[in-house]
Amino acid sequence: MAHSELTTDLKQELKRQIEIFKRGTVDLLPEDELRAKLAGFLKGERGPLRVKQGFDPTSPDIHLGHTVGIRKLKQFQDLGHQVVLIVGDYTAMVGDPSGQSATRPVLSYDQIMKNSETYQEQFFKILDKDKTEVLFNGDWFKKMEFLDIMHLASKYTVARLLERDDFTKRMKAMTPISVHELFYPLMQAYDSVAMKSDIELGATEQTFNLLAGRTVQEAYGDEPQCVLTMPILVGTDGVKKMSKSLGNYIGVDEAPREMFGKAMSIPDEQIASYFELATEVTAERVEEIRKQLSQADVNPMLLKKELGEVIVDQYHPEGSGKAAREEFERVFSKKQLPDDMPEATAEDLKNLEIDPNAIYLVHLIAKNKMSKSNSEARKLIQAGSVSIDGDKVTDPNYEFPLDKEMILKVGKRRFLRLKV
RNA sequence: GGUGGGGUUCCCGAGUGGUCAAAGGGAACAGACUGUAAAUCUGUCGGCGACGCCUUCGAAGGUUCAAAUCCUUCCCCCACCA
Repeated sequence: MAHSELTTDLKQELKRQIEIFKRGTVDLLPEDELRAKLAGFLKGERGPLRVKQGFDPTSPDIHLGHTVGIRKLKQFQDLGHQVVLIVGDYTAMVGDPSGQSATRPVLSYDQIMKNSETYQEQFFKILDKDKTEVLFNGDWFKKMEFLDIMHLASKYTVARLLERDDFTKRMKAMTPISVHELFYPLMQAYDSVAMKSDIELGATEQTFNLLAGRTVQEAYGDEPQCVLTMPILVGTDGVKKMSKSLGNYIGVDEAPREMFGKAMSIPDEQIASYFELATEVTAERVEEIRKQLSQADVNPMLLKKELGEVIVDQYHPEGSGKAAREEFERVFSKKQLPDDMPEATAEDLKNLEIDPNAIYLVHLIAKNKMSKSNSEARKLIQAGSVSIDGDKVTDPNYEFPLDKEMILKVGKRRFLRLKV
């Protein structure tokens, strides 16, 4: 291959792109290889970079944790590179052991396919659909024969598989590791072979799997991919990685009100990190926010409200963020009523086997799903968290007729408008 | 295959015949406070129209006035040995 020199213009472009690639990431390895690939593209000696990221559709929704990588992919896309999403329909059935302290439950294929549909819809809230290649890794794994699998397995050693942290920890903790889990990194690595990856993105905990891709690509005679790792977004609990199963996530498909509320529930220390990883605000603005947060006279709440607004606006029509904020302030700060709430008419109550002339409050709450059980409803009443038209009710045996429109409030967030 | 250890309520984890709906921690929910669904403190935390009753401690049987605790069989996990 002839190695023509880059012109000054191209050198600048190379530098610019590498800078964008690296912004907000943890590691780019090996950087010189990526430079070489990118230089090849800029000189027209090869096509755009094939940028890979895989997602296992293990739950129906993607959340802000996923978007950290997707946002980075978008940047690649905007620079003219080819983004390739790998939907891990097969890998989902194995379950990624990364960061797991136990074997994941195995999902049914049907469930996985359903999930992958909603995944795709949600991806394209950020990525440009027309410029994105979507591949299912079942397409190649389905065709493999046992010997092919053995061939793949021979490219990697047990020692290397076991040396990864997750397995080491599980061995020490004496929690089981199934043989199929050892295959996970090999499968992910083989994806890179199958779709000819130039660079693969993943969270830092993915480093092992990403690097396995390099080894396996080389074993198959291909140029190894580069690896770009992203920081892990902490969940709304402020401690653990954001994940659906931990319930500490903000889903991209959630209603503005929920999104905003969840954003407000993150610990103050996570504000800057959320701005950096989960929003499009500039690096300069993130720096500014960091500074403001370190000042004693700045109320973190205001920045958090800004965060909530920005996040909501990213996934909903213009102005939704502002509306969600106003709603939040009305309901929580001023303790007023939300602008809309679920309703129940006398007819609805009858359908729930509640007599509108003698409503037993405990049943009203439980049957309208405002509590998990009658017992819980009873306890909430006794705890003083239930009110009707603003008047606290503490008698667990309270009964009343539906003679006018009234508003039931349970806790801070659950409302029900009762209509005659 | 052998030997030893283990499976407890959403999670982690105490409990070895009655005083156990089961310590403690976490999560969750609520209350107070607050400029926040942050933080902090407090309470609740199987179900039931409820000072009582019903269902839970891997599964199924059994012993006993009484079992998470004892016995039998089975299922699953871990370690070491092979």
